[in-house]
Amino acid sequence: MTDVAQLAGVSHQTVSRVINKHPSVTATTRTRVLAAIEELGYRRNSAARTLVTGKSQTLGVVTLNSTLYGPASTLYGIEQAALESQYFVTVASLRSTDRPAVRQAIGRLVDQGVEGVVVIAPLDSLAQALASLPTGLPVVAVEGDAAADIDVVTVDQHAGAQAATQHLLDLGHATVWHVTGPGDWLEAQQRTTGWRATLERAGVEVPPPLRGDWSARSGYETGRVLASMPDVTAVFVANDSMAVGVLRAFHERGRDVPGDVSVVGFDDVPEAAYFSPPLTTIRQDFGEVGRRSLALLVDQIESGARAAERHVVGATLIVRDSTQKPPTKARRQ
Amino acid sequence: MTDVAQLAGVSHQTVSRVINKHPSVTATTRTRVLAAIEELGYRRNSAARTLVTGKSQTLGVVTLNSTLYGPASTLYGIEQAALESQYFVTVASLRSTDRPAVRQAIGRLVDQGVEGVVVIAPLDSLAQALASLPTGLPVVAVEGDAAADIDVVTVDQHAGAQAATQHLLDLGHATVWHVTGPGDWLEAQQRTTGWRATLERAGVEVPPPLRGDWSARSGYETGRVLASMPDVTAVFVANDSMAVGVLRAFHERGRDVPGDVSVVGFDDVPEAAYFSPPLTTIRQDFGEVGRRSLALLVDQIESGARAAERHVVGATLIVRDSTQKPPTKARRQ
DNA sequence: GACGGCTATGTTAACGCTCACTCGCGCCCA
DNA sequence: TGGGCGCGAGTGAGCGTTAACATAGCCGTC
Repeated sequence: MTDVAQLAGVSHQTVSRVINKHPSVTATTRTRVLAAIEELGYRRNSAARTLVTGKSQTLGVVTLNSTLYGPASTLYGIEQAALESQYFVTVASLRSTDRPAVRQAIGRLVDQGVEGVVVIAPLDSLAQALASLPTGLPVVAVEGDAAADIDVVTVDQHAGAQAATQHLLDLGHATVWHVTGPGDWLEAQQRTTGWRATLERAGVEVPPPLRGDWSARSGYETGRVLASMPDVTAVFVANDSMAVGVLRAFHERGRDVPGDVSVVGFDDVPEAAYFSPPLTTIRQDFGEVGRRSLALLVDQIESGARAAERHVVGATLIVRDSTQKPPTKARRQ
Repeated sequence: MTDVAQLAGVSHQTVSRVINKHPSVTATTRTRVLAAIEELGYRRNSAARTLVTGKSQTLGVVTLNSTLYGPASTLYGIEQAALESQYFVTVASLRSTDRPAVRQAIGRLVDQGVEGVVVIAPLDSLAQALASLPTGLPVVAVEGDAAADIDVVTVDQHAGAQAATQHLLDLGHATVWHVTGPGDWLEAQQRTTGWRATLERAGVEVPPPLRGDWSARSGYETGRVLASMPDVTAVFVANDSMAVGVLRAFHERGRDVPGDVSVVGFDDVPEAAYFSPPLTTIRQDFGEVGRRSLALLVDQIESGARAAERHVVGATLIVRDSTQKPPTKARRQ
């Protein structure tokens, strides 16, 4: 920077003013400085800038497993939005899901100087961990629990599960079975409660939910159990990956979907429309989740205060071929 | 830090020594300093540290679309490895795929102070862009072109494609059709050349490849074309997502897989074992790709020199139910 | 024509940390 | 017993930038 100043014949402060687009610089000096910058290939040192301003222009994202469709898509949405807002994004994956792990991950990010953190915290344990976070650090939780005084952006899992279940009931199914996600995932819990509430409101028997772990394998295993039960005509599976496994299990057992059994998934992964059969599912707008999270975080950073609001992004039922009326022999069984 | 020094009754330099685990500190003073740090909740300012050391402990990852299975998994692998190597990872997604976009993304990362960059650059255009990068910046390309003097970590696409094609030939298929990925993706190109080379070496007719874009939709569309051609008995699809679409198209047209047509995918996504039918595919170890990339990058940073080596990670054929001998009527047609 | 106020630029002092020295003390060996 | 050596600890400088203040020149106004 001193070199640039010398070459342009001005003081380093004038160079700084040019870089920061300060208005009080003559057009001629500005061009002179810019030319010098260009000639020397000068790039401002962000560490020094951060040191003196206290602003790192960096946000942190804590995520559990960025390989899953949901977190990956959310991360992508956040990153896209951050780019527009002139922020950098540094990611910190969690090794384990307990409280100290989250604190440590956030601690790492804070040490590195992030101005705020988005925590993709779909586990109830993580939601609790957020409650005990140092105040003053801007934080937004994605799919977290609203208990803490923290901004939360979440998809309307309950409504999604309800739409899925109601869709099956409306088709005439006596009841709807359910394959859940891992018990400590909030999304899994909410989808399950949405499913249960819908059944109860319809005055229909609530079958015991079968537990999966989001993987296609677990869907397959629970699907085999369901396939062996002849009175199962409708299944709401808590995500599309498990639904793949469920479809497979039914197919192997010769139970036709949707002829014998209807299946609804959750997520609407890009492949869902091409499963066999094309999967009726609930679409989540992860890009919107990412954008909203980032907008909230930037608001917090700029205003210095947490709003502690809950922002809900809608979930939409996408009807495809995996659902239809129950087989006649099964109706009003 | 001054406060900590005061509280512990030492100089700021001694505090610095404690933090950096310098050996020349008495156990008693160390504990005193640590107690003071604890009491004041002191955290070292990384910007100041970066300013004076010139090391930011941060690496950049440039990626095209972190939603796709491959890039997402690679990113995850890199992040996991970075955690162990005590580095932070900041990501920069590309908006477009042209040269200036890459330069800009890398420029952003450099401005922010990254010590090195991993570019997940599966496009030939990006590979070229890397060639014109400022030397001195440690760079590793994932799935890039080895033309530039840059370290490259890549999956053995050619061998994978060959294994897939040969597997189908070995089963007795007269030839193997191919659904490729986008023409500007190196992986797509390499899989296509691997496929073609295998057919040619076998002295078998090489059908025109059909172009997809990695999406299940495009697989479905090309699948419909293939399904209408009765002499197609074997298809090598360049990724699993498209394979889903292809399977769907065959199913709709009543062409049984694997009875009438065998299909091989590429990637081995976690769901592949549960498609209908379970998909024979080529497994890529993206975690290994991420780890290797990071190790190479760290080496460059520490040694200060590019090795310009090409590291190839293997690809493994996973045989499942989507492939079998061709229907008898089709053999030696 | 003097003075207030505005504009363009320069000067100085941090920001929080590490590095290169310096210093004092105890210990070993000649 | 003295000189040197090594170890624990302190002092001062400087990393590159911006903020705050200082300065000089210019314009307009009464």
